[in-house]
Amino acid sequence: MAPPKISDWTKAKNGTNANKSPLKFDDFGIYMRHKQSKLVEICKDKVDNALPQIFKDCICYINGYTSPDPRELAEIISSRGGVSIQFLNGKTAVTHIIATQLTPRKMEEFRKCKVVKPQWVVDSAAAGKLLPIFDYSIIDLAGNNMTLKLTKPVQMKQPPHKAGQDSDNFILQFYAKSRLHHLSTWKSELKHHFQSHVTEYMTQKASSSQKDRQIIAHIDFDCFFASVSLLKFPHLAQKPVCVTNSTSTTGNSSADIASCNYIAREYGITNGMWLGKARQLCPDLQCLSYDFEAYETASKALYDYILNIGVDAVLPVSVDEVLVDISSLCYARVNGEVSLADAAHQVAQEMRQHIFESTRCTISVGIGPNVLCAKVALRRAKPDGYVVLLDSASIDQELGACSLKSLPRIGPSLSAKLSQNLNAHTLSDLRAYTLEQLQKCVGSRTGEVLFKYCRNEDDTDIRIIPDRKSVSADISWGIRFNSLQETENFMRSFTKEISRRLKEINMKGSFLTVKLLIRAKDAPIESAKHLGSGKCDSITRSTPLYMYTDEPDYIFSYAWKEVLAVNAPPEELRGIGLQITKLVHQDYEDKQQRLNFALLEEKGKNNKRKSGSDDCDIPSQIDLAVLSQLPPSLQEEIRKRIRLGKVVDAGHKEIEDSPIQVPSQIDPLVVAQLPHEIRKAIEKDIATRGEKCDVLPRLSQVDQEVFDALPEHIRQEIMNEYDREEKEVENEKEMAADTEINDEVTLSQWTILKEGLGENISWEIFITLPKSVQVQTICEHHELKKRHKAVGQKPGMRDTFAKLKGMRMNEDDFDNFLSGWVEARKDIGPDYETEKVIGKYISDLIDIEGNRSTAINGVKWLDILLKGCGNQLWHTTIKRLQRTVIDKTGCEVIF
DNA sequence: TTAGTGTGGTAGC
DNA sequence: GATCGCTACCACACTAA
Repeated sequence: MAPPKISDWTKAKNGTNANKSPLKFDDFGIYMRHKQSKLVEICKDKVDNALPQIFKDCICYINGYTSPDPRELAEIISSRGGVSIQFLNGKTAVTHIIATQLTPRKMEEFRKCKVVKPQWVVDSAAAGKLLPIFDYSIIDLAGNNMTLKLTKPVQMKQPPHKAGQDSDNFILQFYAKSRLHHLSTWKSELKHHFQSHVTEYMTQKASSSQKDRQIIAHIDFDCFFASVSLLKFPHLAQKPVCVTNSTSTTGNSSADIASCNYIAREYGITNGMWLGKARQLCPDLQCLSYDFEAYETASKALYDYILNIGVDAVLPVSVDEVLVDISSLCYARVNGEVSLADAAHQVAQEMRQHIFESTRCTISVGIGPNVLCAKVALRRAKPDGYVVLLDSASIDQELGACSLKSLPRIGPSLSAKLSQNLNAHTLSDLRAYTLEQLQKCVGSRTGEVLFKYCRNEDDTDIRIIPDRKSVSADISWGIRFNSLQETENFMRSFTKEISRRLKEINMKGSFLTVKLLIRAKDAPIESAKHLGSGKCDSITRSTPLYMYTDEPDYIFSYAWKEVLAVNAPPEELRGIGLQITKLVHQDYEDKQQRLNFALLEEKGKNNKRKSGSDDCDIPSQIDLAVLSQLPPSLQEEIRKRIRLGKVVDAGHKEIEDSPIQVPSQIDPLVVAQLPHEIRKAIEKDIATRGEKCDVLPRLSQVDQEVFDALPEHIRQEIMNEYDREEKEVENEKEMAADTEINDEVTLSQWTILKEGLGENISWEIFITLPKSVQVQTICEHHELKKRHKAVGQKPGMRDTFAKLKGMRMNEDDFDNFLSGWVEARKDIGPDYETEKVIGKYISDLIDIEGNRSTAINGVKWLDILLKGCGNQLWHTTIKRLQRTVIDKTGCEVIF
């Protein structure tokens, strides 16, 4: 970018000038623009052509107190062709900022500008040319500032105050400034980065890493954020300093302190403390902004170094903290004169020295035979030191004296429990207890860990970095919604965010957990922290997604359903979290693409699957692209069937342990609608697994009612597919399939059967019944179905109708009822009697049961069912029902 | 027992 | 002006069958 030219600037300003209008009393912005353009005019008047025009390309902003004073400086600048301004409006492109000193805040603000001392102006004028600014700069130019072009940093668009207003922007801004978000994502990224590295490394070094002679170093920057942020303000190094988001200079701020230097800590200030409280403890506290880029640079320096010295394993703990196996490094130095401890000392010193040289920040190092000891040693080493704990006597002593709170995995809750129940405060206190006693107090796993801690043992293996198991996003700041619509908007943006994160790491997930923070009954409406969550009740709900996905809309549909199901008033929401689990890599998913419901056709009914045998795994997903092209009703049908079929996660280890595989089948309609080539590919795929499988189902397996509901062109396509195949299958005992069981009951048949019987029989049980009983059951079902058809109702409709009147339905029942109603009367139109009952039911759901979601979803479902229906009566009915919901909920924009 | 689900705790600055 | 209270993972309690 070329530096701004004064001519451009004056042009722009003149443009503004041309629009000069009478000022309103309070229009400060316009006032400033007038004032500035006026200044330019004055500057032009002051040009002295007898003087060299050395400042002709300069726009200088004179900040605060200067010597010579601003007026005099302005005089020097303007007489030599430059422009000096005394106000910044955020849009002006200044080339130089003239200042004697800057507050930390301004320093940060002007980080990317040329900030020079007034003497530069004076000296340049005297020299008759612009002097290099190096000797006059008041910002450390050793960094990369010089490479950056100048202009005042563009003012960020102010983020919306709250999440409900402009969700996309809010989420973006929120995460850009959240330190905890950065910490977490850095950690994940580093882990991911080192995962591959470690694997590679470990195969090379397999022999050198015997656990019994392991030496672990725990390395950590001292007050990382504060140290790094301070690099740009060396004059503050001896003052109490903290890093915070807050821009307030006084008052009782509720901004968190991310990090503070050791001088500030002497006042009792700690990380996470609110700025207001910290100021009470130390009124002289200096605040610095976050500098995430600089943190990354320092972090990279640390990790680069670690990788280059030949360590045996690396486990990132955080952006500034790492566990390394330095066994080989140490043992290589041991000889007649150098003991193992000596070697460890040398390594620690070298590390500290090198990192300080490359980052100008200090690190501390703790060294021990395992992670526990290294951590304890590190705690002793801080700040700016190192401790080696390798002989058992000193380990015993150090560990014994350790407060429980300072040990890994023991936080406030656990230490309180140990203190209250066992009166234990240090590890030596804990040594008095048996394994059973500890387990009884804190649970079996934690009890075992503590028991080992007492004996200086720690199983943590830093060579193992497991695969990512979940991807989540949480926001519990700024969440203030005024309506369900705002909540929905936010959820849409939020699912986009989680989808983005999945895509970023090339993964898809098949299980969703939604977490809602709802203001606790006894919490005030407004939390003590500005826009914070305050005290909340947390509610989590989870649901399978029935396929591996990273699609925002698809995830949204399930997430939103869960949110509605919680039925919390939008105004009471204080936090929202989404988590996707059961992940697979996209690469894996690609191989398994397309077709997919768990089509694990079990050959022997009671055959347990051989543990660990993959050869009969058939992918359990369906391509979203295919699914999304189907009519909504069919999509829903498919999802319901998958739900019934209990999709088995083919990529997941659990499958190996699962004792019973739920038998299910490819949904015939879905298969039939797949493009020919894909179906062929699937057939081939299945064939290579040694299974006999007709991918195109027998026509008899196709649910005729669903088929009839399909649009004409899709039906035609399906029929073409059948034509293309051998036609004998088509005619093979169509009727027989209805009355007898040839092989096994398919899931499609089962779905209908179950619905017809209206009973709670599980597939697993049914399949174990003697064949004769199965046949009898199915025959009974068909009888039942015929009778119901005679009265023009779907099986189960009467019962459901009775339930509807008696308010005893769940959401699925209600949806099924609506489906049945539509199916029975799609062409002739709705009967008013039923509409009345439904209207009453909806009203009562909302009024009496407070269950908005079932009511809303029901009407939405009805709308979906009748998409494309030509009968106007139905649409009037939908409108009436929608109006009922709107009136009852008070939300105008639900539909 | 076992599996599934919801909740809570911990770590980093 | 405010303010950006995240994220991954583990362990445990509870429930249903």
